[in-house]
Amino acid sequence: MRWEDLDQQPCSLARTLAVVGDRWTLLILRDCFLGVRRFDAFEQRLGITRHVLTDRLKKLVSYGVLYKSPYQERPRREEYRLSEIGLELHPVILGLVSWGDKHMSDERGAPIVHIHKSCGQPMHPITHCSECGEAITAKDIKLKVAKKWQDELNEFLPIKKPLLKSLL
Amino acid sequence: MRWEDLDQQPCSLARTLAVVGDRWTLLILRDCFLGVRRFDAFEQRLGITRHVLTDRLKKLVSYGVLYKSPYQERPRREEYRLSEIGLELHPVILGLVSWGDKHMSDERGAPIVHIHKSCGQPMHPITHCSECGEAITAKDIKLKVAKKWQDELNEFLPIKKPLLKSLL
DNA sequence: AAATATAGGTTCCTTTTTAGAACTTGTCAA
DNA sequence: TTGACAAGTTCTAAAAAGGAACCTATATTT
Repeated sequence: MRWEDLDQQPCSLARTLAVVGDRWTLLILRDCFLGVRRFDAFEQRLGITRHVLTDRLKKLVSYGVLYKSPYQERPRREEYRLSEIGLELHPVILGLVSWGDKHMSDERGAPIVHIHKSCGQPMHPITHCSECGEAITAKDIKLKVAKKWQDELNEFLPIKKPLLKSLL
Repeated sequence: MRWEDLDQQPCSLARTLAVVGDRWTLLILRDCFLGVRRFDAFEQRLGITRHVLTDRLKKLVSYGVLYKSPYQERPRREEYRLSEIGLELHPVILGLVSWGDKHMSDERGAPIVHIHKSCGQPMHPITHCSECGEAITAKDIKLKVAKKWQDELNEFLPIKKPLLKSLL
């Protein structure tokens, strides 16, 4: 499978990875959520090569995750900002950070604390069901192939019966 | 910044990316959550080269995300299964899938539907605050640098005052 | 007994990506 | 006139990934 084919796969995860599926892209997005907006700021903070930074920013803009906003004319300068679509990646970033806080940090714990403005507490994210509001884990979910996708999925990514049952 | 340095960065996101920060690793984990366990099954479903698959499985085992479990002696064969730590990546996978369902799919919608076993409904994940239980978005969170990390963060990844305020 | 199949790799060589440094462009300030 | 700044582009070298063939231990088929 090639990079270019990823966003055509019959799988939403693969298609999302076509946009954010490399480490630089996710680190760029982390910085976006920290308020970083300018080419040279990304470059200095990340230690990324200009070549790759240009490429990733272009890709993020082309998928509508970031948009360019002029902050100066003559010479024209533009900064990169999170769109609404980009802001919706926040749960993903938060999930990755939270996992790292728990499983990858040393005795000092989380480097950055997330404060929930409305309750004022340091929080970590909990995933809930959109329908009943209950908190969920992997074991509370079963999967079903959507009818409209059945043929395509069976051809390219067949999924056996037991599905998530086999995790338990 | 090198791959090898990532898991030493003063940032939980960077450290998590040291484990899952490339597209193949996340696709392997997707298949794990679908119940795939064996080397050749991963290979066939993903179209990944054996070389890379070997490398990624080794890395996931070394970080404790997967563990090897013998399913046959003579010849000894082992399968790869999600550990408790690996299962805790479910919110991340679910977040990526949900974003793709919403922003990357065609008119047919989501290829795979997630059913919440206890309420029986097709669901998508909502991120809630662990402390007060309210649903949150990017704009409901502000960030604070943990005291113990202040010096290290200021040296390597200085964070300006406005933080998330600037997203709004 | 010999040939073939299977699972899970490893080796070798080629192509693609990334790193690292230097160069470019338009404008302003000293 | 020279230098600085932001946001790139271009060049070469190094690292990673792709692709195909080979390896090992055992079981099955001919």
